[in-house]
Amino acid sequence: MAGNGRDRVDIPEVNGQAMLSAHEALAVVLQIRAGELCVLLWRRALPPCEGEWALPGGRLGTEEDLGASIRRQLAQKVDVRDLSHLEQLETRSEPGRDPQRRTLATAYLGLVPAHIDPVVPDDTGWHPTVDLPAIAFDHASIVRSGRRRLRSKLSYTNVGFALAPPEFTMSELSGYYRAALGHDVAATNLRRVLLRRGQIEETGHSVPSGRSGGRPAALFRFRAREMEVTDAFAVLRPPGQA
Amino acid sequence: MAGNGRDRVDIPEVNGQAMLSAHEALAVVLQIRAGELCVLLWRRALPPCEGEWALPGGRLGTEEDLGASIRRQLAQKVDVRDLSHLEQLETRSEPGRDPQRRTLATAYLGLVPAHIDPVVPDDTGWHPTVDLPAIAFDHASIVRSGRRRLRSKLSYTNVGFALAPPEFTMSELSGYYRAALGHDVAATNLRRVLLRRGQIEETGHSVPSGRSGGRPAALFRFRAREMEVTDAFAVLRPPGQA
DNA sequence: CAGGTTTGTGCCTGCCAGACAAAAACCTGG
DNA sequence: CCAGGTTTTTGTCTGGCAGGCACAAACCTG
Repeated sequence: MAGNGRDRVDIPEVNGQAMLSAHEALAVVLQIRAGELCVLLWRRALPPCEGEWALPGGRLGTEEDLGASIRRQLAQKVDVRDLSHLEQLETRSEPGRDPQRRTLATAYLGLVPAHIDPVVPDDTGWHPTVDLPAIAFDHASIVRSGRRRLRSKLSYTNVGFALAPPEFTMSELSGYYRAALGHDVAATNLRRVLLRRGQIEETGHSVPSGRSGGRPAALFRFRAREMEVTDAFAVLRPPGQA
Repeated sequence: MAGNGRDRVDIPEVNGQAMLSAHEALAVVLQIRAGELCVLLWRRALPPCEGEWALPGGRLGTEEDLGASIRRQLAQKVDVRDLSHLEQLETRSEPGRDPQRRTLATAYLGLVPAHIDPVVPDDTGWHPTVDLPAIAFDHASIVRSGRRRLRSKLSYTNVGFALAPPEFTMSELSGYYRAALGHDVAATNLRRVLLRRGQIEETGHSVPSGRSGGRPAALFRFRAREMEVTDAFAVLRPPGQA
């Protein structure tokens, strides 16, 4: 416990190489498809876990950071331009998580708006997050972690913009929220909440409402296309801001 | 973009070793000291950045995960049993963040309750987060990131337990909140909010209030010593839970 | 016991979100 | 063209929560 200023040499290291480890970037790419929140999975072609479903991603390159790496690797699965949002999730480091070699993985959360249907390779597909197939490594728990992050952020940020197309009716939007949150969301309340928060605004246009008539729906858009935090839920505000 | 099932081999790698990188765990350890939110910094004894202040931490060992690693390394700075909370913050991976070699760093947020004064080595000290000294690498921005995380979580979780001693008066507690949040927090409101949320409860004891008389203050304690999320701010609740 | 100090309680206001009902706007079929 | 059905929009009501403030309670000192 005495500080001799040379603490770093105390760290166990078998040899110079033993301190090095493989590092990969993974992505939980989520999209609302047919009213369900789906995740992009890739069928592994190489061992370990050959043939099993896994999150897209792979080794970090020598001259890129993790964000650039996952964008590059996702480009092999979906058009990167389709990603409306990307944020770091967490880093998994359990020594046994990859049975073959020590591998650290930094997971990202990526979102694709609902109106896009990206071209994906044959070995890649979308799977509803309720009712996931068997998934390799610890990737299933990473998917749940990503879904949890999305669900919380839908409450206190404007991430909704990343799930919705540029213009949408309130019925459509409440459908996206319902799919992502896993429970009903009343369009009328959602409208008032998001309007008051200044997250969405009317475009002025409207569309005839569906098959069986009904009042035409007004079109809305998100005012920002970057994530912003709603302060409405910053309790314990500074005084004078009740 | 065609899926040939062998995507991983596309990843640039100079040679087998180039894909490997050094990985370290860092910790932003925060504590309220003398009414100020302080961070634990360590004066580096080795290059690069010899003699500069930096976050405590170091290389990941071969058989430990990041959480175990940062706990082990913090044991050289503060008694690990003093840590009331520890959570992963984020992973930094910019290629140039360490001028000497490619190093990834996963930062953790650690908290020490206010009543403890851990023994720290000579090369280690507490610094107010307002008015930080010059700090090596990207560690200054990591400190700000940790402080931001603490501030948000004080609003929608019970992390307060990790800043406060086992028993405290409301005046003391509002002092901790004020120091952490950076603005005044009225003890009377804090009391009502935390009581309603069920985060704190009265112990039944009380202490005579300070030097110049005054009504004796009731003692409170946090009901839980693990982090729990307040649902009071889950907007967009499931229906039937207004 | 009077005055000062600190803590605790009660009340008020304002804001926000969920539920519900009524109005508006449109379509289809007779 | 009108009646009935459908969907969206608007408005109202209610309940909960948080911040501000005033007053009461409890204690100390001189």
